[in-house]
Amino acid sequence: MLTIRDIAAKAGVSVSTASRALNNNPRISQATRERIQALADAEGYLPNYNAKNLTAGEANAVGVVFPTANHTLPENPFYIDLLRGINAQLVQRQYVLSVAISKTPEDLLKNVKSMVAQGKIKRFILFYAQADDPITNFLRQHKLRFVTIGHPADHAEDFFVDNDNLQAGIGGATYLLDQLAVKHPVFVESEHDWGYEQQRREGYERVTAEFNVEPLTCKLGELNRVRLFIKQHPEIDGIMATDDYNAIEFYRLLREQYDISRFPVVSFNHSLPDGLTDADLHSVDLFPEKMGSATVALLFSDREPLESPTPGQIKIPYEIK
Amino acid sequence: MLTIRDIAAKAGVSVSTASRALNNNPRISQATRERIQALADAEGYLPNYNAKNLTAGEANAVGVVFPTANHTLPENPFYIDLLRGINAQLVQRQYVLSVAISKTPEDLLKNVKSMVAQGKIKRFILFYAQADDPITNFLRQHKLRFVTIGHPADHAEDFFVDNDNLQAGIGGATYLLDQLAVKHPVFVESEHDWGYEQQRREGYERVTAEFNVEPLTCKLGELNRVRLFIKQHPEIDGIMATDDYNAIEFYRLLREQYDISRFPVVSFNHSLPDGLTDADLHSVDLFPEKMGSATVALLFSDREPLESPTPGQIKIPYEIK
DNA sequence: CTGTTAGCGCATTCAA
DNA sequence: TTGAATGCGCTAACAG
Repeated sequence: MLTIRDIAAKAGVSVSTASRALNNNPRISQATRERIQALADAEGYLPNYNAKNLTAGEANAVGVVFPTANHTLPENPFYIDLLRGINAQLVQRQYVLSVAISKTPEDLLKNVKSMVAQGKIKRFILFYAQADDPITNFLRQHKLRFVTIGHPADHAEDFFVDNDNLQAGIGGATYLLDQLAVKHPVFVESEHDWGYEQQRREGYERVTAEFNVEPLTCKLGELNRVRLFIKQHPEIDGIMATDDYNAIEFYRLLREQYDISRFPVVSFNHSLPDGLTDADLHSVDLFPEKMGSATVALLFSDREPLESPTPGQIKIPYEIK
Repeated sequence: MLTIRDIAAKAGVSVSTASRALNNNPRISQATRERIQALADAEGYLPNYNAKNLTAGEANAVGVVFPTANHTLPENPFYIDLLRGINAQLVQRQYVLSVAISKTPEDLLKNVKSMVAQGKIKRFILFYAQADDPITNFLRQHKLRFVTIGHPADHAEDFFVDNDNLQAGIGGATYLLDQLAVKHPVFVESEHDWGYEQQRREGYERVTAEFNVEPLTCKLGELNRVRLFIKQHPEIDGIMATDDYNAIEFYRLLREQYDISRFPVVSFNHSLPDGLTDADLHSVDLFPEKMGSATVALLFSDREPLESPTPGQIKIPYEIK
């Protein structure tokens, strides 16, 4: 294995000079810096992270924390895209993506603690934002840097990246009413009252007010209740759902009672293959990969100043497809 | 931070003795070993991975390689469960899970190379099995240990973990014909000819032969072709599909032409929430978490002998729910 | 601007 | 069985 000593020897300089050159330390002449970098490049020298981390007292790794099983389901496809966006940025910074994922909160906390204590990981990304969370409590307490995906429920000072769900709700509803010419759109949400659902609903309600149409919301759950709801609202001629699953489920129940075709639906976060429904499915794309990139930008904003207007948070725009 | 020197000092022994005690080195007395371990435990000592890795010349990390975007879609939910199973095992071994995920094969290879060269990672898990793959070529060439999820297309000597897709196909088909009393089951697969689909189909065909029913296969794809297929086969009274997506899509097309209810369907890998279809959906559970665990067992089988009958491969059983 | 020296935390050689 | 000394690869303090 090629070490920095080898490079120093071949360049005829001391090890510390080589180190300085390779790390762009200002205390070195432009000439030798370039000469040594070129040499290292030519020889294919690559630094040993473990050694670097040992001296730095900090690992070149970011811990990505997945939620425990209970609230994972609807988000799965999103996670993979997030990982892509995150890793693309980490690679550029010579960082590595380490995952913490466990079934119970206790195990998860252990996992994170070990990353901190043994692995010297000092930066984390959380794939959830939950009030009164042991992980975030731990990270805050140890003054470690972290960014959550989604708006933190408590602790307004936490850094986070989120979709601009209100705007996306407005955009989706406008598209439904304007482009798709729907007169009686129903807003369909899960039974979980997720924060993003509330924000998208708020957007929907603002638009219906503006268009002078009656807002109508259906929370999924017990099937017969939903069926009754549908029976009572035969006027419905379009759906805005908080995600593809909810869209498809509601549409299916609608089809039970009415024989419709090419029914306009706007949903978020296109996460399912086409072919699962014959609805006219449009989607508000929330750019999970961009979210991932933005997360990393925020995570390193102590080193690389950010041009975000609101320090500590980034909102990702949307696009309708 | 508490180091091994601190422990040695408090125990009144030298650093090397402390090191040996903590690593269960045989060259130490049972008594001092236990005494020092108890002390370290009480003091809350935790070793610094970077230092350990530096001396060991190898990182306590396993690289998990995701496929590039083109063949990711149908597997997403599966990946998360795999990660859970893998990480549970890694934590036990004091290992960390590092992810390589990129959009292009070139970037992915760079990612992996950096893990090897700079990160000193020597063990990998691949979330795919593909013939003529640059990543596996690289790993083989450098004699690094890796296990693939899924049967390797070439290189029969590679280690892998897979579902017992043939048996699962037999089990699913038997369930459909026997328990669900279906007389004319259709086998539905994607247009991709994945290896696991072929194996499940083989299972299906064996069972139909045994039950003396005509095997019937439909490959999804162009909608009107599938519609025609359905029209030509009004006898179909049950579906066996290679995954939930295919099951729901085919069932939807079937519903276009026939007004049926409580239609029996057997699928694999239950990956979608209920409520997306009104079919009577049964699922062959393939235990992705167990797969993850088994992968790690195989990855470390050089250190921890395995009781698997077939060295280098593990097949995960199934269960119908 | 560059070189010498020391040290990060740990495992391991060599002596005792 | 234990201890002292050395080195893993790299960075940084201190000299020059």
